[in-house]
Order: sequence, then C-alpha cells, then structure tokens
Amino acid sequence: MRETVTAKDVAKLAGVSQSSVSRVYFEGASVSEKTKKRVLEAAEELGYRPNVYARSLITNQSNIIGLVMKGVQNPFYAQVLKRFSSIFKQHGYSILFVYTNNDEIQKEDVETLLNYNVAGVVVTDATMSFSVGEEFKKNHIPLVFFNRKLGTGEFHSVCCNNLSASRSIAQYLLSKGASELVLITGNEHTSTSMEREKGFCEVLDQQKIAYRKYNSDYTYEGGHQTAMTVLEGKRLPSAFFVANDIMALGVIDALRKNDIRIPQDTKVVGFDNIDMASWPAYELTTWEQPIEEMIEETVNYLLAEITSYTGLAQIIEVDGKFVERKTT
Amino acid sequence: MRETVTAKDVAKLAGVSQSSVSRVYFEGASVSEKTKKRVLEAAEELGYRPNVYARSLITNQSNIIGLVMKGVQNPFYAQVLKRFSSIFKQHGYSILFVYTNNDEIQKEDVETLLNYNVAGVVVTDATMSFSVGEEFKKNHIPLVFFNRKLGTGEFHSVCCNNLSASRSIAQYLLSKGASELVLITGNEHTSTSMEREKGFCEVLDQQKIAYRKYNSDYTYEGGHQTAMTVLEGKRLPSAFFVANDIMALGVIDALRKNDIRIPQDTKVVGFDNIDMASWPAYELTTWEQPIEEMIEETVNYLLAEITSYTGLAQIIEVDGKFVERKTT
DNA sequence: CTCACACTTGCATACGTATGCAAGAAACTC
DNA sequence: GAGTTTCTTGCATACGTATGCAAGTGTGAG
Repeated sequence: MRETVTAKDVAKLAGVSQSSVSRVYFEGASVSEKTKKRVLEAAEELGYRPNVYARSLITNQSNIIGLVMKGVQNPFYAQVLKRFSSIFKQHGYSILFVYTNNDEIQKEDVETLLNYNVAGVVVTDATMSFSVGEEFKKNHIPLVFFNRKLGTGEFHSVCCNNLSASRSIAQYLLSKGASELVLITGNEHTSTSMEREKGFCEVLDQQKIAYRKYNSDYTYEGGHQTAMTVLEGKRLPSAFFVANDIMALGVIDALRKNDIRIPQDTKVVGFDNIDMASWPAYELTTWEQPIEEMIEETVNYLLAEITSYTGLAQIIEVDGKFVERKTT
Repeated sequence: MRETVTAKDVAKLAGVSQSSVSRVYFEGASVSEKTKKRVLEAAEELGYRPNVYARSLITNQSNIIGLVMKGVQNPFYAQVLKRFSSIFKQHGYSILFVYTNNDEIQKEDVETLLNYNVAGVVVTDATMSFSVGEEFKKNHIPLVFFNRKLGTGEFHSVCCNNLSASRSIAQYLLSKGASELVLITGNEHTSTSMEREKGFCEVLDQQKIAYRKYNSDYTYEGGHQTAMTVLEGKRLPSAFFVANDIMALGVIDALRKNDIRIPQDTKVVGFDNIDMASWPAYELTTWEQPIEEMIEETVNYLLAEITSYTGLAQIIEVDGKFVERKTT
C-alpha cells in the first residue's frame, strides 16, 4: 500500500552504494559533485525523502523543538507561538507543540519531549519544577524559559526586565498624582507576576503610598472578576496596575460597566502591549515587551546550544518600553 | 554522556528476552501477568522509555498529528489549537504544529508532515491545492479540513453550515428593516468566505435588496481598514455583515471612530462567536460556530481512520446558532 | 615514474524496536 | 493419562539510515 522509497532504491538507480546516497543527504559528508548530482537526479525521479526515524534512531538527534505553552488564548502568547514557529522553520526545525492544561508542566508532557528527543525546549507560560528542569539538563537538552524564570540562574531565561519596568510604571503613576493604588497580579507562582509586584511595591513603599493587592490569573475573565471585587470596596483607587494586558482589558470593561470614567476617575496600566492594547476601544497604556528581541535571544541561544552543548545558563533581560495611551 | 536505557537492558534485569519487554509496551501483544510485572519493575528501576524512533521505523507509524494553521492570532483558531492539543493528548497523540505564513500551504510544510509520517492531519485556515491533498491520500494519511473545504467532496471536511447561517443572518437583518447593506468577506479564496457570501447574497438578491461587497482578509486590521474605505462613500449602509468576528471588531472600532452609533445608525453582525464578541466593549451580534462539536467530529473521524484507513471522505456541516447582542 | 597525500567510495555493522515462527508451558477435554 | 487447544516465550531478522574502516581513485611534487 505505501511504497517506501529507500536510500537503497536510489542507490541502485544511481549506480552507487547506499552509503553514498546517505552521504549526499548528510550535512558535511564527503561526496564528489558527480555522484551527488547522480544521486539527486535518481532521488528526484523516485521521489525519495530520507526517513527521519531511521536517521534519528542512529544519530540520536532530532530536528524538533518542543514548545510548551498554556495561555494560547492570550494574544501575547499567540504571537509568540507564531514567531517561534516561523523562525524555527527557517532554521529547519519543526515544532512539537505541548499544551499544558495545568499551571505546572505535567510529567506526561516532559516524557513526550524526551521521547522525541527534542533538540531544544522553550517553556513559555507554564511553570516547571526544578527537578523537571534537571531532567532536561541530564539529557543535554537545551532549555529556555521564555518570559519566566526558575530558580536562581540554574536555567537559561529570557525575560523582560520586569523589575525596572514595574518601577517605572509606579513612578509614572505617582507622577500623575495617583494616591491610592490597586495592583492586580497574575498567577502568583510565576516569576513575572512576582517581579512585577516587587518592583511596583518597592517604589510605593518607599514613597509611603497606600495600595491594595489582588491576585488574579492572567486572563480577561480573571481581570474582569477581580476588578468587580475591587469595586465592591467603598473607595475607588486612583489607578490600577494590572500585570498583563489581557487582564487589564477585563478591568477596563468592569470599570466601564460601573460607569467609571478612564482616565478621569481612575487610571489603568497594563503590561505586554498586545495588539489589542492599541485598539480604539481600549487605548491601553502599557509596557511593551520587545517580543522580537526576546525571541531572537531565545533562538540564538538554542541554536548555539544545539550545535555544541555547554549547559551554561544565563538570565537575559531586555528592557522594553513604556507606551502611553489614553487610559492614564 | 547520554545513558540510553534500552529494552535489552530491561530484559537482562528482568531475566526475560528483549521480545518480552517489547511485548509489554506494545498494545495488544500477549504477555503473561507475571513477566509483565517483572518487566515493569525493571523498567521503573532503570528509567526505561521505549524509543519512539526505533518504534516508528519498524511500525511505519507515529503518534503525531499534524496541525496546520495560519491565523493563530485569531482567537477563534487559538481556541481551536488549544482544544485539539488537549484532546489529542488525551488520546496519546502529540501535535506537530505547522504554521503557514502564506495563504497556501507550502510544499516544505507538506514534506515535514510526510517526513514525520503523521498519523493524521488537520488543516484549519490554510488553503491547499488539490494535488497536495492527493499526496496525503496516496500515503493513506487521513486528512480533515477544519472550517474549510477543498474540491467537491474528495476530502473530508468539518464545517459550520455557512450557507444556511448566512441566509439566516440576511433574513434577520432584513427583519430589522435593513435596506442597504455592506458585506465584508474574508480571504476570497476560502470556502468559508465564498459560502458566507453566497448565502447572504442569495437572500438579498431574492428580495431585491441593494448591497455592496468588500473583500478583506479575516484580520482586525483588515476589517478596520475596509470599514474606513466603506465610510469614504457617501451613504452609510444600514447594516454590515462581516465574515468573521475579529474583522467585525475592527469594523465596530472604525465606525465608532467616525462617531457612528451602533445599533442606532448602523448594525454589525459577525461570525464565529469568539470570546471577545461577548465583551462589554463590543457585545457583538454574531453566529456561533459550535467549536466543541466540530472538534469532536474531527477527532472522531481521524481516530477512526487511523485505526483502519478507508479514505472515505464526507462533508460534515454542523449548524451553530445565532447569538443576538447589542450591535443589532 | 614513484611516492605521498587528499579525496571518494563501498562494505559491513549498529541504532532500538517489532514480529513471524517454532518450541515450550499451561490448561482443558474426554 | 493422552490428546488437543490456547497462551507465552525466545530466537532471529528486518526497518532505513549513519559511519568506521579499508580500499580505491586521482592529483601533485620530486
């Protein structure tokens, strides 16, 4: 039923050995131009494609990048997915997409990645235990935490400089005369949430400005719900700092539902600068994460580690920039 | 560096043959409970995981589903991605995510899918040439067009009943007293766009209602831009039918920018019922595509075809339902 | 022409698993 | 207990490729 064309078939047609066929398709092997040409012609005629499984079996390598993601529905990560897929394809890698329901990456997911002997792994918004990270290290599989950190430098990580960003945001809000603030964080176990909280609160504490903190979950619904809860309290805060944009949109809609005018009655600042933040319906002031730069850093590191594994980890923080719009 | 534990190692420790180990991990092979237990214990102790590449090499099968997608940034497809990943994982399949930049799926992408000998393929919003579809058929790889059609029944397809849906929408708008309409389509080469146009226009033609048609691209920016173009004309249409929600949001924002009140001055109807359609900022009237049902149909077909390939194709159309909100 | 060297090629084998076959063990029938 | 059937197991081999090794080819220097 399925006529598999093997290197042997091509060899026969081209009048060479199977080894030579193999060498034609193997980067860096030594073949003469003449046989290369003959092999390629024969391959073309037969419709030969090297069998990735046989190849991976023997080389113990693959051209697959594992991409672990949870919040696909957050436009920020949708864009991240798109860019990673696009760039890795250019470099000849395919994407094994691993969706994690739970916050923490499951053992099952890790096994999948190990089973396919992925060339590298990008973990985006899923959290991961230390031991799982070690598992990859043990297998010499390069790993990057994208927009997350784990531990204290044991693993490679590419992030926005959340600390300085959230400090800037706090200072900006204070300069606008905000007096009583509300902070809405994302999943409290994530480094991004903790850092954005830390930088923000540091400044406020220092200036002895009162603030309330609410914990949410990085989703629109979460932001919306949390804002509703905030509004149950008597006092309307003078500004909201929301740990990501999609939650911020939920907050804005909740405020509007309560006929609270933005930015007159209160202000809202998000984080990410997703496309929607610039939509006329929201015009959200936010902090732009430099996605392209972050992705480039991630890809470069992974490709380098794939070529020659060192296991050296570094925490790379890129700045991004403040984007002022109409919610402040 | 990488200590690979093989079935042979497990066999030695368990005091059985490699074949027996293999049989323990192979669905449906005959092994006694006793040896099964011993093998599993030995495997546990050594940390054995069957090598997928060796397995695929010999069985000529894989546990990979290829998912081809373009508009990841459209929340509709983000949700589709999430659901497919989740469900296929439950059935023991991994997802090879293939992002296509171009409208049409590239030869390169097809080769990737064939190289990995995917168990099945789901093509969502990418268009595909007939010959490419035949390629999969030739290799007995089940293929589903999700929310798209190709040809006239040669390939399996799961769609919303676009024709009847868009007819209903037209009738609804007429019942609301709309007199001069605007239709904004998506990518004009896609079956969804053509069908939604056809159903809509059929009704209008029949009733001799005037309408203008504009071609756009299924994105927010496209919808926004197209609406701006529409508004350059002198007459404001009494209603817009926009071929998907994300474009419709762009249309709404464009209308608002021009101080046009919805639904008083004009009305807007979308298609998909993405989460954002229900957000207070938009409250978009739309047609709900029954994602869960469509996904279930797709998965069932694929799983059945994977178990036993027939190559029989069917066009499955599910109804969905009208969701009336505040833009009409 | 000889020798040394670089380059190219084929042979044989290995990667880790699945599976047909035959033999052995076990269970069951009469 | 003998005969029959079912279940279980090990042996050997195959899947399609990469690669060490040795042999072959060609090139250039002297």
